[in-house]
Amino acid sequence: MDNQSIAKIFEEIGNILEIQNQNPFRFKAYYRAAQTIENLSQELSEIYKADKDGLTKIPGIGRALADTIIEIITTGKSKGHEALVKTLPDGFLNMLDIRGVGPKKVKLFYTELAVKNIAELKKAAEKRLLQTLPGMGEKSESEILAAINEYLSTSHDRRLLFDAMQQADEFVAYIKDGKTGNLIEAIEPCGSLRRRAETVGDIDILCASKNPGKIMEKYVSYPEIAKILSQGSTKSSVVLKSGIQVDLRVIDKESFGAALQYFTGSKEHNVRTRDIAKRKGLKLSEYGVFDGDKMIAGKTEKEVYNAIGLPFIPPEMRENRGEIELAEKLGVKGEKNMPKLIELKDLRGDLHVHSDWSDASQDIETVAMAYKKAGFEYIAMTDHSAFIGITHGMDENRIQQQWKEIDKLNKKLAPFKILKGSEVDIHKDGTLALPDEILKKLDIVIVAVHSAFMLPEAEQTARIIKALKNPYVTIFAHPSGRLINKRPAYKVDMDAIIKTAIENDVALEINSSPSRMDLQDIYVKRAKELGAKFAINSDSHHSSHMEYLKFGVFVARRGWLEAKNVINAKSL
DNA sequence: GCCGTTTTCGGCCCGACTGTTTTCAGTCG
Ligand SMILES: Nc1nc2c(ncn2[C@H]2C[C@H](O)[C@@H](COP(=O)(O)OP(=O)(O)OP(=O)(O)O)O2)c(=O)[nH]1
Ligand SMILES: [Mg+2]
Ligand SMILES: [Mg+2]
Ligand SMILES: [Zn+2]
Repeated sequence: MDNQSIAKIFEEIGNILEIQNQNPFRFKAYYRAAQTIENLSQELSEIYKADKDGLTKIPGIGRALADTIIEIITTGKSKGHEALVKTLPDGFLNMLDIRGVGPKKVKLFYTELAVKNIAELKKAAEKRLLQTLPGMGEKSESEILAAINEYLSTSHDRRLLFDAMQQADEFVAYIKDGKTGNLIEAIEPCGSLRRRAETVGDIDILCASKNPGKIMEKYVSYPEIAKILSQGSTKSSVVLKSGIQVDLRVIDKESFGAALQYFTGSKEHNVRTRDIAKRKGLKLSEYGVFDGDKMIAGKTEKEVYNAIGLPFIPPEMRENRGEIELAEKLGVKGEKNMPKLIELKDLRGDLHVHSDWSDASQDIETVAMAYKKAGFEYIAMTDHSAFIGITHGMDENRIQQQWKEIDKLNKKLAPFKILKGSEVDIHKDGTLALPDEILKKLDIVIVAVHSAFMLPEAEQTARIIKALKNPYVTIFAHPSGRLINKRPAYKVDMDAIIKTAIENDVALEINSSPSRMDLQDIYVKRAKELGAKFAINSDSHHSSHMEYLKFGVFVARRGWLEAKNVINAKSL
């Protein structure tokens, strides 16, 4: 049983305990564990196998939850979970996904109207039965019906960071435009978008202004709006025609730092920081840090962190994945010892670039000139090796022809350098699509999986490990193979692959393509801890794709990488 | 259910908006 399935079980237990109106701290413990497990970089089964007491060392997992995990690992299920699930009809918990419907309401609908799932809830709303219930009325009933219809007609996928950032930019441009522009003292997208998570659930925008009323007015007349969910004096929420929700918070300039800290999250990070403040006899909210009635910080984020005894923590690290412990250990004075996260300007080259020699549209010179002009020092030309499914894959002859072309261009473009490379397929049996005689003459040998995604975990892992052991391999590209919202990662023992890469001096790629962002942040962080090195590559099939590199840098920062961990942050 | 540089017991983040309410519960951020 993998981590995601175990996390789901804990989430369900939490939901059911909450519906049963149990102790809030008890069901929150299940939610917290689910969240932690979802973001773990090692499989629970492996952690347990390596150390029988390993599970309880995970924060938020104590004796009881560890025993449940062990039961699931060894028997494939949890009796306690199954007993709880049996108390409710199939599909019951899905009702919680309807906006405005929570644990109290599903319980009410079930006990009073025997409503068992979303379809029955819809029927009950259409028959005007909901408004007869205590605490319900016409308005809340029609809101629920509208939310159900929206739920049934739209996708529930989280958005790619790339798409969300574009929509956020468009919205910010709109709100800054015209007369309201002068009323805006600061504006910043927050939430998961500011933390640069690979997908985001909604767009959260923070705005500083002395005139929130005017801002809100302009906000709710944004032409892209499909529905206004709520509109207050400091906070409003809407759904855009594109289906994404936008939350806008308007706050006084004096509180902007505290509000940034709040609205950037993550929620788990906020709970921790607020708890720290509380232990120090202070209170932290989006309005500031307070000592009794006295506001002692709030204008900037740094001020807020320092006021509660912590160094500034970069947004990408705020996931409660160890940054709080590190920050507490270092203290305000230790700020210089926080990781100096890599930045886009640290990148000197791009080690994964395609041309019209294989499946891209531009010739080598055009691509190289574009990189040179953008200030890069080098690229590696890594067209695909010949392989089924790849258009114009390169055989040994064409590779050698390409070298002549590269030599010619290197004379012309010096000191800019084009490295000779290839993106070599890993065959199903772990052998490579090009012979060693060619590989050893290449500057950069990227290997990657482009076929047989469905192999069983052990076989897939062995296949990749065999490839990484080839002495000429330099980079393992897009290590998980997932395409966000399109194709799941193939099944592998990622820890074993990371260790093999380290032993064989192979860099792990952080592929910057917005729908890949692969290796994922959690594994980047784990691999860094184990001592891996990385390459942040665009995998560009057009020179304009060099823009993608910033998404690779986002992933790297979320994995706490510094420039020294990244091979293409070095000059040749 | 978890956890410990105030604690092994008694805490567990803090606030906005809505609808239905005559003072606030529920949901959400
Ligand atoms: N203190 C506190 N802050 C919260 C809570 N829920 C949300 N926030 C803050 C932190 C979040 O990053 C921010 C925006 O909320 P969202 O629900 O949009 O979450 P976020 O953007 O992190 O993730 P998302 O991709 O939207 O699912 O609001 C909470 O329960 N307590
Ligand atoms: Mg959000
Ligand atoms: Mg939000
Ligand atoms: Zn490629």
